[in-house]
Amino acid sequence: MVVNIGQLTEPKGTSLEALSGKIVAIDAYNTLYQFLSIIRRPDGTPLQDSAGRITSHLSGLIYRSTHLMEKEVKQIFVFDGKPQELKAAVIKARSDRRADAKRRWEEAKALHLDPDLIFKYAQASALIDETIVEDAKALLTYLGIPYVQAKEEGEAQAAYMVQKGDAELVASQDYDSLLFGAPVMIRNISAPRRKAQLELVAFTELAEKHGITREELVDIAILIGTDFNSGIKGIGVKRALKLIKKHHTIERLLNESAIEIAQIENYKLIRSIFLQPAVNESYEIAWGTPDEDKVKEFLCEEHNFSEERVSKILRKIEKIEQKKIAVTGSQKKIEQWL
DNA sequence: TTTGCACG
DNA sequence: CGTGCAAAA
Repeated sequence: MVVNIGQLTEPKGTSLEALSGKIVAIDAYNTLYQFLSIIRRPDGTPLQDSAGRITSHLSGLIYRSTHLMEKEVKQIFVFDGKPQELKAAVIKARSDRRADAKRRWEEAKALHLDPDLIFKYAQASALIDETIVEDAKALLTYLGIPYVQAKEEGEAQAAYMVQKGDAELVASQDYDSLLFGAPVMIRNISAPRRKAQLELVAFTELAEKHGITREELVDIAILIGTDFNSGIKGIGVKRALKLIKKHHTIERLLNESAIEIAQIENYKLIRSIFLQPAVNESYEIAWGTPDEDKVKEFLCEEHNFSEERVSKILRKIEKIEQKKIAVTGSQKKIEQWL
């Protein structure tokens, strides 16, 4: 899904250059899922090492992260914690959908159906398991990029970190972080060669455009449907916006209109999940120096990446590090004169 | 300099 | 997805 409030946003085009020096809290699951679903061979098979372990996410992560490092974007990856109990239905539905897609993928392959269709089913069967998360965390550690473990929802944790001033924006393809209170978020954080434009969404712009508060936005989301409820049949963004602008809260909407309370299950609880999310408050963020030997060992020896490719990446990393040293060096010189 | 394509 | 290389413009 996740929450379909994208239509309410007024995204502004931006660039990686504009993010230079900024600290970005990146939705790790969102990112890994993208890599896992997209980085595949033409028949839909993900990239794998000689032991058959999936490496698509490692390829995506190493290239994107070093690219962002080069642009001096400071990354913090935020991983989901334990899911809300209310999310069980969505988790089950996604798991069923994946299983179904996997079956269709095998079928379509055996029948030599349209390659695009085969690829589509393969993509829909992408799954993030524990190994994938652990491998991603290991690579981030070797690259000196910090990550934070969320208590529950990653987007809630990322939003909290921006509110606290530990990061400046949330990066995700989903808009949930706005509901969790992120003041600014970006979408499509990818290399400039891709045509999708980097979008910056500021909560205040959305709020001013529609004349609504965050509380009202959350109620709108609940009417449409979230990961925690299925929403009301026949109500989409437009109607939900109109209804909440008129009645302001779900309570008043229920009193003043014909909508049955039974149709909005658990809305008070869901509201509190968005407005007072459980977060991990005791995280530490520190950027370290990349450990080139570890990166090489992990990617080449453990996961059979080509030495040539990895060496090229390491050379890029070295260049970035040298540039950093040069900058701090000249800063010290300036300090001496002051 | 931009665009398309194959590769991992 | 991000990259390198080749072709096109």
